[in-house]
Amino acid sequence: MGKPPCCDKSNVKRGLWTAEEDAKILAYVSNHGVGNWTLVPKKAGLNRCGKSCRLRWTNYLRPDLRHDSFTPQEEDLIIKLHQAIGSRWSVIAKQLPGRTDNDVKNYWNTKLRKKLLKMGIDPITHKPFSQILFDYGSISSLRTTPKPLMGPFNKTLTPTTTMAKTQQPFSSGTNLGQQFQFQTPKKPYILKEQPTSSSCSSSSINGGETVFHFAGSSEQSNGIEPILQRCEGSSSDSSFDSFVDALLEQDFEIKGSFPEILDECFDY
DNA sequence: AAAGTACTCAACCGCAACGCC
DNA sequence: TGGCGTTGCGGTTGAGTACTT
Repeated sequence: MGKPPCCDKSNVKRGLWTAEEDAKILAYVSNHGVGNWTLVPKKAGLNRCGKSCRLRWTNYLRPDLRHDSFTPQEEDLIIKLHQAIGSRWSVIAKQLPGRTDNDVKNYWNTKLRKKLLKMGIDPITHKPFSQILFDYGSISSLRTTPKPLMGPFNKTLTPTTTMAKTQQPFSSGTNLGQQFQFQTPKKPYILKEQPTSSSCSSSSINGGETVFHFAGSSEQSNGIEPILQRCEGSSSDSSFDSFVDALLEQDFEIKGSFPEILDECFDY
């Protein structure tokens, strides 16, 4: 038997919220606070699923949310954080006051991903496509035995006949983008802890608890150039016996680098 | 002006984690 | 310790809007 639905979908309203429904949620939260969303529809007089109410509150109605467009600084930060930790939108959103994970995710998918593609940068690995192809060529030439590509930093190029609708990574001069899609693990890179030297630009995020440190100058390549130090080099002198070993090592290093943010994210 | 296409983003879905009993 | 309800999260969908032909 499957998991029962969170509510009876046939009896609850779905789709866009009306101003009246918003007002009910706001009134309820201002009177009772946030908690136990499954009871909210009944208590607030809404014919909605509790989950839907929670989503409406967290993504739209919360008073601390910003509804203006993303600033260039926020853009830059999203790109950097995505490069560092991948598509963990909630973690990224926590570094952007007033933004939700949904906001960040949508902005990435509609704007930033395309922006990187236009610049010839793979939005998954944040590497220039030319480098990816070069790396792949190097890896292929090194593979004397038909060993499967494994490990957190490897990329698998899979011949495919169809690219995602908007994925046209090669801006000019090649049609390789139509021949391959890039498949990478969700956590492709390891961040190295940045010494608090002049070579590091400290991105003050959130005015608060957690601050990411980025290496290099923010001026380079419009700030889009991969800036974070990666561990590809550092792991090259230790041969991993297995994918799991590599993940565990990665986990250890990330935890050391960003204990406040990532502490709960890498338990395998 | 109308039709077709592309884009945006709010909302939904399903799964995993969490917390309580 | 396992069951169950709730919450959090990332991926996906689709209605509304903007743009192009």
